[in-house]
Amino acid sequence: MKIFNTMTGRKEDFIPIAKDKTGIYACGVTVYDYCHIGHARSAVVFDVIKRYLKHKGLAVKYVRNFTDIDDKIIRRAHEEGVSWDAVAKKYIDEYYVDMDKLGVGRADVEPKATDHIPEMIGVISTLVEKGYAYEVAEGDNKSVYFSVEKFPEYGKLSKKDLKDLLSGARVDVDERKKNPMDFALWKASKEGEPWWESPWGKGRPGWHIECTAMAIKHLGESIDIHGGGADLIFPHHENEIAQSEAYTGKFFARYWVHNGFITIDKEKMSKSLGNFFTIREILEKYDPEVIRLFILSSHYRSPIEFSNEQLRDAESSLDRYYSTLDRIQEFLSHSLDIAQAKAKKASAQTAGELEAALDKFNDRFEEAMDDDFNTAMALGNVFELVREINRFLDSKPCGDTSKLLVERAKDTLHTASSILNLFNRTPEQWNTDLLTSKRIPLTKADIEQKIKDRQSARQDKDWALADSVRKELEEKGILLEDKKDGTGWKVKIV
RNA sequence: GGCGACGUACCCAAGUGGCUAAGGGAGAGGUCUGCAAAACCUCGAUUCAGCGGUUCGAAUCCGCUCGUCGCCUCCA
Repeated sequence: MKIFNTMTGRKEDFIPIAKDKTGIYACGVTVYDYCHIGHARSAVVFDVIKRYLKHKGLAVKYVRNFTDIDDKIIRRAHEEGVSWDAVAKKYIDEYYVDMDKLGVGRADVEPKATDHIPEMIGVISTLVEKGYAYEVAEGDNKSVYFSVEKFPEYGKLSKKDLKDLLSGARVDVDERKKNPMDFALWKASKEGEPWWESPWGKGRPGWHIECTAMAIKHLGESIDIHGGGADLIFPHHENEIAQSEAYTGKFFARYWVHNGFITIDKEKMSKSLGNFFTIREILEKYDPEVIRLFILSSHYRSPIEFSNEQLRDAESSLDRYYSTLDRIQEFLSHSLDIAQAKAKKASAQTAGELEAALDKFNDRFEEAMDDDFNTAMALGNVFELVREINRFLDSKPCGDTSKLLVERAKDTLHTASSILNLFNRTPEQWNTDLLTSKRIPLTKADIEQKIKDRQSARQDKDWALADSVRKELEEKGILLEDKKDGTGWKVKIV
């Protein structure tokens, strides 16, 4: 299995530190607002990575943190007139609401920064003792900064040179720092801010130190995979490396994995540009699975352009998948009727082709996923198999051998689905859920009643009446499908 | 200014040295159907931003040009 490592800029063979098990640390979110689709991408990508590694037989310990103390949280609390921890709690709860819908599983450990203050203080104290960090008095309290010049490898992840950073620096020169690139490990408390007791008086942790303390506590001093959005490469991950490796004297993470951005009109979606969509805004119009498929339809490192067209494409793909699943179920649930069995045998050719496709599928799926988690390719394979299955079902198959073959196809799809955590509903659920997400003013019972009405019209050969029912439903977004033993319905994808 | 990424059909998107350049959506034609829908079949890039070079062979490697974007400040 190969993973692209930001540190080396290359795909590398994945070899975990310990045999048969692996640890992943992914930087989560700062909880001061609702999550946008960019947060969703990161969460979904690492969710799939975790699931795939488990599928490969590794015991995975996945750690994803919440940053629950930070300037933005404090500011938000002031704006809303509530306590900072109430803000954090609220948005952690909202995070779960969104992510649960998107099929993002819980991490094995979900540490919060404020639960690890003693650990952070421990790391910072050691860094001061070792001479990597220095204290600066601010009133009665002190701040602590990391001295980047003491860590010669500073810049190795983001490929930056300290000299270049300084010449191009847009940061305000801070008199208290020895070097403008030095960053805060511990911030002296200001009036009205939350604080904790420390060897430096009252204060609170800097942003980067929490990940060092929590990753080391929960995964050890050297970990296999550390990841997050590409915007964390600098300075966040660079700083984590500096402080962690200075602290332990060992390498911090073997593979650095970063997901690409979501763009709007080719521009990075970001809070400051205001060009972002929250997950729940999108969920007003689309089923959550649409978002998940949209994300996984591109390689995780590529930028994805966000648009309604893209979401509609993903929706159509899902509908295609569930339609096939429906055909599979229908085929399997019908007992074989003798007349049909006598009629003609399933084309041996299509059966052979489906069998061949199934034989190849698992290997091809894993090959794609083994190649730096290429979910776009893996999904391409899924839809190729879907077409093969449809072809086979079109050939009017019958007999136990056919059933076994279709059973096998169903199982094969199911295995792939569970790794991606997609396509897990029944076609019925998919369609009833679409009634809600598409805001169709009909219930399942309404539709079934209409189908009955139309059925009696059809029995009377009153085609005009039957067609008017079809038309009426279609105008509301419901398509009817006549099959040999009844009429089914589905939500029209426009 | 420094560093980096990307440019594949109408749209999205795989493919990074060699079998017919995956897959999805849209489109055209056909099969099926009371009419439909779904599904399937056929068609659709002699070509991978442009120009040079390396090679028996390149979308894939190298160079240049053009274009787009990102990081260098909080950011998934």
